[in-house]
Amino acid sequence: MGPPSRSRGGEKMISSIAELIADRIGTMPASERRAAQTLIASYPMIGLKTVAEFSAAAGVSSPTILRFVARLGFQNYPEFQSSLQDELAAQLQSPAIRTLNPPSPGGGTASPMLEATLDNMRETFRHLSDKQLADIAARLADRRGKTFLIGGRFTDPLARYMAAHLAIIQPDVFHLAGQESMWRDRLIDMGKRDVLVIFDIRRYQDSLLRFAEKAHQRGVQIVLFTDQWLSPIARFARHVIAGRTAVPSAWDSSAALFVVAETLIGAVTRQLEAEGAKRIREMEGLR
Amino acid sequence: MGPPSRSRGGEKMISSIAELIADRIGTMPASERRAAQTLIASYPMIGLKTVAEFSAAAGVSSPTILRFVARLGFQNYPEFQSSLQDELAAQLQSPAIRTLNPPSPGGGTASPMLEATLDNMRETFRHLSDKQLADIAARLADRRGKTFLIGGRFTDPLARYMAAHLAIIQPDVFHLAGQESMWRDRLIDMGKRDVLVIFDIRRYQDSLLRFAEKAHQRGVQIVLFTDQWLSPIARFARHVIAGRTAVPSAWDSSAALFVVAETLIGAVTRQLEAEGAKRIREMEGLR
DNA sequence: GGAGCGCTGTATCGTATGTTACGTATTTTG
DNA sequence: CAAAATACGTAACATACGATACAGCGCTCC
Repeated sequence: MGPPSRSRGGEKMISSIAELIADRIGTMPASERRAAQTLIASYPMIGLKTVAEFSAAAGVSSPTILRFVARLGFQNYPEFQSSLQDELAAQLQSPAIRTLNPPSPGGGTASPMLEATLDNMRETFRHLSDKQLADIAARLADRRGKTFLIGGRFTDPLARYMAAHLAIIQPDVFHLAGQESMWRDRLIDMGKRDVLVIFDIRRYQDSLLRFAEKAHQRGVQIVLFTDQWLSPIARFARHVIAGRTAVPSAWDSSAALFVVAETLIGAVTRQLEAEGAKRIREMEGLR
Repeated sequence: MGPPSRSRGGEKMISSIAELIADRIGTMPASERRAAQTLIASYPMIGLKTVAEFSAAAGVSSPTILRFVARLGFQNYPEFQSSLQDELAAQLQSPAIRTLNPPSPGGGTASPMLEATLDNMRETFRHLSDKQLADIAARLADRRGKTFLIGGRFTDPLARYMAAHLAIIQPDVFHLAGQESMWRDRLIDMGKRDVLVIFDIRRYQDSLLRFAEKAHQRGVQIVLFTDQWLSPIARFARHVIAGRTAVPSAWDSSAALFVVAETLIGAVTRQLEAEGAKRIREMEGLR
């Protein structure tokens, strides 16, 4: 149906392919969604390469990539690439109104660490559509299922942080801690209506991958927080959040993912306002 | 003759294909120069299209385009295109000319949550001098004493996050978890040379205050991460980091404190470079 | 002014790339 | 639970693309 002709009269205003994808990613089959996520993660560069490279990066076959671009409304792959190029050209020409973030006025501290972190956040959110966030929030707010959270060596605190908040506004929120063998046993509690939130940035942990695969096989919906190179778990994830992690430090930064987590916490809370408020009041009463 | 390998030792520093062209355009024949000029005119978009389109735009033949890219030192046309793409990708990542997601029409931003968070960070760092950060980092890097970390209900994950990193680059780093009675017993291990890092934002927890007071009495140096209203623990703290927490959400944001923590982790790591690097290598070896 | 050299375009070739058809696996529906 | 529909990948296919050989032309230098 919808051709890529943008900005039609009564329709939604779509001004970039990224938005187009965000708009239709919900209607896509699993493999095409992986293609979409891969493209968004390193937008738009992967789309400028060959179909073979694109498909390899996404871990799907070439025809899937072609079906993906077809679903976006393009007649063929070259037409899709041209569109991406036009978009890029427009971006490069734009006057680059960079009034934001004053370049350290009055000889400010100019901490490169802070600057990099701020950029990471903007970049992370640039690749993250409001719709995608809303979808994930809706999923997390769905009270018919349970919510499990787990993280890797350095990211497990993020899982804890998120769990600490979510557990207050709704029941059935569990943070998976401790040994790998401990999580395993929890698998038996997980089913199709449940959500598993995984934090995994490189160096990606095999234990998490194994766990994610098993959960996926049980039909659990996986929400993955990872870095821009995408943990292999992305293969099993229903939703992928790719945060930027590069900072001038010996370590990678999880700050962008942290902010996304906070944003989601806020969105879920708003969604559960009615029940949530009551719950919170009750809890306060129990102090 | 010069290959496209950039930034060679004794040679001129060439960091982009545009510079490479400017450098060699003088040695080119007429037709190739037209190709060069055409590319520069709409840099780099034309170079991403096919040879045929490029040649048509420049008004020369296809072989001339190929000779042109060959003269720049590329083996073939695809290699030339890849180089352009890499350059573009780097430009898009760098904070140079980034157009934000939707150009925030009418000042209304897409994600007020993100904007508030970014503001919090700038504001937090504005009130935080480099010297203060350096002092704290030096204290944490001092290997004569032990480091303990603890947090409140929502901030304990931050303590964990920091502990996870610090524990790798130096020994004697302990995260205090579990019940209050558990920490108590650790007090006996703490002395004047030790550091206690506490995370406490409102609503401030009495248990933490009591613990901080006792530690203070034993001469422990306290580093306090709190919000702008300052936890009562500030009274006993040697160093206080006041992060902004206000966001349009039902919850307060700990993101600014998180970034300060990451900054400190980076600073401590740099300080312990020598020992740290060795430790990290050893640990990698133990895998 | 003639011979040699370099620059450029035309025409042809091989191949990498996008495309399509089809069979299997998976999910959905009655 | 059966049957239909959808999704996905393998493999064969056609084309369009980059690469190359070659001939014509202009220019320079004896």
